Amino acid sequence: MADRVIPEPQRRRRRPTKQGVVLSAELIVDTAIRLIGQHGADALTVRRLGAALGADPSAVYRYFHSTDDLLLAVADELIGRARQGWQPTGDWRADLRAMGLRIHASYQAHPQAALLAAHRTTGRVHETTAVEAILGILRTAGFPDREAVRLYHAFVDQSLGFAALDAAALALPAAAAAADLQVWQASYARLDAATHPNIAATAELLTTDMRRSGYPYALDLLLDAAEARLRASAVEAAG
Amino acid sequence: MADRVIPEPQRRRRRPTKQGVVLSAELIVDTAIRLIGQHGADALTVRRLGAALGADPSAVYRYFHSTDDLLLAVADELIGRARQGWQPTGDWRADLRAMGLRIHASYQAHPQAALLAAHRTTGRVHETTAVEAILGILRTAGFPDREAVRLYHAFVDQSLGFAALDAAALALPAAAAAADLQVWQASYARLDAATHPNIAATAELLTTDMRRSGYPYALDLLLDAAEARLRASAVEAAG
DNA sequence: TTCTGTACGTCAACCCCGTTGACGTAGCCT
DNA sequence: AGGCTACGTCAACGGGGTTGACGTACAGAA
Repeated sequence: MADRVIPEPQRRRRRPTKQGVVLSAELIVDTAIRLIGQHGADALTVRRLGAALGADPSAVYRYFHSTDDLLLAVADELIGRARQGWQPTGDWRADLRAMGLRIHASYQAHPQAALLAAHRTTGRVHETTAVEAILGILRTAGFPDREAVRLYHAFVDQSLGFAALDAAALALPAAAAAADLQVWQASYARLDAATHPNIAATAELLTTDMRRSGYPYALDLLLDAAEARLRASAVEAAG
Repeated sequence: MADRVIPEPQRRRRRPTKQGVVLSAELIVDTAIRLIGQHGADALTVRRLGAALGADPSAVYRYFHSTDDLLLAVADELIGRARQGWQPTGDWRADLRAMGLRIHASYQAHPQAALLAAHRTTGRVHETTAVEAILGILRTAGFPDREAVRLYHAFVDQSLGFAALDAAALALPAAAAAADLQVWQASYARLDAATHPNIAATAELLTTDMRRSGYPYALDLLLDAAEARLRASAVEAAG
């Protein structure tokens, strides 16, 4: 079959559905995010999306090639929301840190969507803009291109990896989440000091620490290491 | 319906299938892992599993409550395989690095299962053993308890986060995976230098670097930062 | 203003999936 | 030898993504 999809900017005819809704790619993405947020990740099916939109399910295929295509659009939208209102300060470390925390926070706001979207490369507007910004921060800071690219890669994947992991915890059904917490308090806190001395010695610290996200600390470690490498390469260049 | 599943140790009757195969939970798990490994992530469906076993698909439900139940069994089996043969050297940094790479590698070998397993806290033998080992490495190295716990948390979540992220990429349907690669080569490589100068300047480095996992580099950064903090706290303690 | 081409919403159908109730046979225990 | 039942099989259900065909109502041309 020929391509059903017409690029958004070229659309001219806006024909309402039987139920009077005027569709658009934007409306479909927003509805998808809302659907996932309200009824969980499993709720995102083309048929349900159609029902939520007030349109025939197959109408979605006039705007997206497949559900995967739609997912990419959702992912890109989340990146875009993370960048809303962000301004660089010129301090590379502060800027990078702020951007990482923003990305993480944006995904935490939509855990179910994050689970599906965090690991995709979209190649769309919001993503490329973010990539350009991060690379700009690193190169302006003085990282050589090779190092800047490696750092960019580590920074982005670490942010998304933690985002997905933390999102998964948030997206768990209440019962399962309680069970997870229970594991730390019941199982780990009661391990025998003879067989598990290190866990026993740190049990209290562990149970409190595991309740929070490890991302901010991990991010600081990454920035620490990056700063050390930047200083080293500066010394080398000077000497 | 009453429970179809009878716990493995209580099984007595072993009735061969039409095709002469004698089923067992173990055989089903092994076949599932083989199926994933040989034919990709999509290959693991109950119907295909039945075909691969030489049995009716529904026979699987005599051994597992659901596909999720089966996948947990698969995940458990993988953890068991992954921990085989590891020995600490006494060099904390080398040990931590080796363990991280091992965890990552074992998940990459079975991406589909990794996706489901990476974010669950099981509290079972293999998991507690690993936690104990990592904490032991850090505390023996000289990290104070509070720092050791934070580092443990960051280390584990970084490993699992990258593992899940990289596994997700491998677990993608072939078409989606190809699309992801395409994005870097087609989309990013052709961005205008005027609007995206930093991407344009590093396009070649980017496309080659994004093909690999960012984990080893990110892990080294984390270890760098940890080592620096350890040295700082030693100096402080001495002075 | 009328005409015309076609964009796009709709419908129906296809094949895949996981899962389950019913059934009968073959294997174990007495 | 006989009976009980575990368990492999079958058929069916509901739901999924996707697509070919169709017609209508909209946009742009005259």
